[in-house]
Amino acid sequence: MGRKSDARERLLETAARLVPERGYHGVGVQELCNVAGIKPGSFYYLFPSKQQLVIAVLEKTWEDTRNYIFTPIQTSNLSPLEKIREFFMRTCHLHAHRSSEGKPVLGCTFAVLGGELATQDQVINRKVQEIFSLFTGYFEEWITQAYEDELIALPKERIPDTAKALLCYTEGVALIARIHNDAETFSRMAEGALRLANPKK
Amino acid sequence: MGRKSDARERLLETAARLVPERGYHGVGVQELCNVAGIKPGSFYYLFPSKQQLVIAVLEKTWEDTRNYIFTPIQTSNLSPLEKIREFFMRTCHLHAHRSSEGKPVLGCTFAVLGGELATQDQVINRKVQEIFSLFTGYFEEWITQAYEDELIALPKERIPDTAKALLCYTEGVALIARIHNDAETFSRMAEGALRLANPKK
Amino acid sequence: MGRKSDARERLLETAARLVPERGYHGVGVQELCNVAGIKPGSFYYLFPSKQQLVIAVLEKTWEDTRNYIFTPIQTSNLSPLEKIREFFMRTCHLHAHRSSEGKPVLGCTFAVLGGELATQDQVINRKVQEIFSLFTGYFEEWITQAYEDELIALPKERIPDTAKALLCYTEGVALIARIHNDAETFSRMAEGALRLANPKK
Amino acid sequence: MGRKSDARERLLETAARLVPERGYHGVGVQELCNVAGIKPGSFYYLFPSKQQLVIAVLEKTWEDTRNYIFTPIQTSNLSPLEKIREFFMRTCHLHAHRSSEGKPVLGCTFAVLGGELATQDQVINRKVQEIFSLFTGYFEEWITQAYEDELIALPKERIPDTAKALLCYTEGVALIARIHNDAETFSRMAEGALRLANPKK
DNA sequence: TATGAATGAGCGTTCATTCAT
DNA sequence: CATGAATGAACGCTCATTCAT
Repeated sequence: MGRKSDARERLLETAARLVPERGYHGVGVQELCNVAGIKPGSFYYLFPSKQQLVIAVLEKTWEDTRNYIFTPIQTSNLSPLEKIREFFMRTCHLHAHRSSEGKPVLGCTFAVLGGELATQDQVINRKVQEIFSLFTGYFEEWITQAYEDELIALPKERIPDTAKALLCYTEGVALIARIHNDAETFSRMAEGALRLANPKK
Repeated sequence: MGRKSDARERLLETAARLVPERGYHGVGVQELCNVAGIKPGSFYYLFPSKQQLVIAVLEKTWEDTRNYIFTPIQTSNLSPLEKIREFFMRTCHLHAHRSSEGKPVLGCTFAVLGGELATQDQVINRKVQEIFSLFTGYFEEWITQAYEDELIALPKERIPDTAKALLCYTEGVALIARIHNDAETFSRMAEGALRLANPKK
Repeated sequence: MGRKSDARERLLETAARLVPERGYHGVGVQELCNVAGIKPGSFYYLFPSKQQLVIAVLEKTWEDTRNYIFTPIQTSNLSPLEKIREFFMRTCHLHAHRSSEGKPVLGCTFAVLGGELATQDQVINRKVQEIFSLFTGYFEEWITQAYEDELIALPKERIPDTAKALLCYTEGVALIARIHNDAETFSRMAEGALRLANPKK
Repeated sequence: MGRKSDARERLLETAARLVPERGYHGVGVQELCNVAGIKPGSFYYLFPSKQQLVIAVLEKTWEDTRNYIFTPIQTSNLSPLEKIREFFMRTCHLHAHRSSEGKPVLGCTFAVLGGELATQDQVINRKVQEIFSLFTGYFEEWITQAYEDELIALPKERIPDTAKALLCYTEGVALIARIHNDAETFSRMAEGALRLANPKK
């Protein structure tokens, strides 16, 4: 039986750190190998291609997003609208923490890769769309709850578009935060997210 | 009064067409030269670097955006809130036209380049920030007008953040439109933009 | 008396299928392992090197050639000249069968590998020469018989060169059949083989 | 106006020397650059791909073959059958000359590349077929002349196949000469070529 | 003023092979 | 007995840029 090691994991973690920061074309396979401490020839034993490594990064990043942002919110007993605000606050917190360590604000990994590769890599693009639909799923759930609790003034049929608007706003905020390298953008923009749901009074 | 060669212009137009579609790293200098029909050696006679060509693309694109979107809205006699909706409608129209010709939906050139190069090229990043502040200027003007016309329920001091929220939303919508290659996103999301301004009743 | 694993045989069969089709450099060790369903580490347990696997392919292919072409001809009671024609006909039949299944015409495995590696791998080259001398042995036997039966107008001392000429012709026909992907070349060229032996009348 | 140099020619000459000797996969782009004394990045300025360089090698090699072998024979006043023999003698001479300098016997460049890439590169394969049809053209012309001069006992309709048989024999002889690294093969096999044409008496 | 020719560094990927287990 | 894991060198090719003319 062959040797065992955490090389694959190290490579994935390295990619999950460097790719969201610099984008797909901004990080080379060689650099990933150097940083992860694996030899260049080993990359393609561990992953079939750079594309597939990035797919794995997207999946891992989604797992983290779910675990550190969505699941805690889901299992809390916050009101639906408070959940939306909490989503922004948690995102802000994570970025502020990174930022305080001198690291640049990443914004949203999915948006960064989706935007960069929209016209160039359909496999990655589809994966990003898939993850965005998971975001929208949570948003729609919260808005539906708010609708049922009569917290918002919205016709029922507008709920899906409102969830999508929330996704757009979220990704826009993340993008602007990235470009301005300013983690506080998330907290300053949280209020706008609530207004998108058109709360009563 | 000799005729000026149009090589520089052809190159700029080519870049303004290809770079927003495929991003900074997605288009090479050589390809730009081939498509524009100029010789590779001439590139660096016309522009000091790829970076500076892209700066010129950003400036040209901003000119176009101002001429085809902002100025017509400014000189119209629409109400402030209608101006916001009109901004989305005009953007939608432009993208839908391109899309009907089989071209991919670009989203916002500034966001695409800003997001891709945020951590890699401070010159381009600063130019994008500069242009975004021009966007915000228009938005703030409209919202201020709406505030003065008592169309919106917003404390005066929230106007700047609301303008910024509008920018975030705008860029988020453009990004999602790009990723889903769906020009209609703009019109479907227009309503949300208005809600961000918290209109009365 | 434990069961022997058939991994070695599967690998050999896979190589005997892929290498003649695509040549030595056209098939990689990894692909051979994938197709044969063995693990890459096992390759070098089963064979000391890619070179030696190919040597085994050459030997196996020679066995097949002897069994399916030479031996049936030897044990037939055809006249010597008919044996030469039969050699082309059998070769044609084998290639036509493969071709009818949509597979490319291989020509002669020995010539393919000998030609490709003549200046690069002396071990394989020598093996090919060795097998060619077995071909020549059969040819010389048939021509000698024809000489003794007074079927051909050839001085006795020209027999070895004529046998070699037959080998050259055979390999040339196979090569052209491969390049033109045309199995019928063998049958159309059979007549020429006879003329090489200079039959009487 | 840019600098001028013979880099392209040097690269082509280097390739025309190394590729026939070691085959397509046997020579790398880097090595070609090193030997030709050009920098690795320049290769793709001079040729669009390795494949196209080899196409140029094939064309150049054909030019040489025509100039040093076919044209002198054509313009001689040898009899048709003597032309066939002369073809082998000239080929033998060229190879023997190379061989006497310690260089390996190449055989036929077209056959080497055609055989190696028959199933892998249709562009190169087609070029080889094209050149082979030029060979056949000369052969057919000679045989037709011999037929008209009543030098050979051959029905008229067998001329095309006989020309093709001559091509097969030629390429087979070249291949065996390569594999045995023996230039004399050409002269020893010349007689066989004549017999393929079935000369009278 | 304009450009044909060239460049070194780096791209993502594949190679035949090794070795601890 | 057999293999999962790994490797360094090389693969064909593209990059943004330079410079003599």
